[in-house]
Amino acid sequence: MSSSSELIKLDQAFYARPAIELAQDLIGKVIIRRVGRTNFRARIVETEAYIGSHDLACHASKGRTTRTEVMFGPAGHAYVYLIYGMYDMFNIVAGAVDDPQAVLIRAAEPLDDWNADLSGPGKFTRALQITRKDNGLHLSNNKLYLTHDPNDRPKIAVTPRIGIDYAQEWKHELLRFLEPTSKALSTRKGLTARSD
DNA sequence: GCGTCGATGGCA
DNA sequence: GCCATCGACGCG
Repeated sequence: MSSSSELIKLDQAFYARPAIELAQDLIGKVIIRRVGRTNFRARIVETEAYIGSHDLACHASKGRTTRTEVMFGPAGHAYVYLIYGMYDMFNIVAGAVDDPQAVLIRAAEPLDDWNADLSGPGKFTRALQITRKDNGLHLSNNKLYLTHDPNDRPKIAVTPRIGIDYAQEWKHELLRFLEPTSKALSTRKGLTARSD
């Protein structure tokens, strides 16, 4: 007799919403990555919302290019790009067609006795072997998808986004969401001391 | 524990 | 010349 909860695959309706909503609701969700015959599972604890062309931190604010094309399409696809010449960043497209929004996954906790450091967007993709080859993949496929545990109701805190000091007034917007009690956060920057 | 810095490659 | 980063190093 197991007490483990049934995990329900997230559907299109879950993704096709404003990034600011999706980013919060992704906290506590479980991502499943199949590599070979093995499934790796991780619980998301930190995200950031990039909310459209008017958001100066959003890549789509520079216009529609080859790189940002997937963000202009339907929600639920992976937007994966290279940063600093060596790290792939994993995002989930949100919003509607022609309204480019996305949520960056910044940190997660490994499940199932899998020992891995997923405490940062680059570490997360490295450990889960997510690369630009996965760009455009829809998260309904069996190599990469998300599930929902209805019993998992995390507390959520908010801070400004990390690493976007160039984005003028947008750098102050509270668009980073995280579970403050998690030990797998990328950084505690923006949280007040003793916030848990 | 925190500041600083170099690595490294695709893109405008 | 930027970067939605990371890890190594130097502090004291």
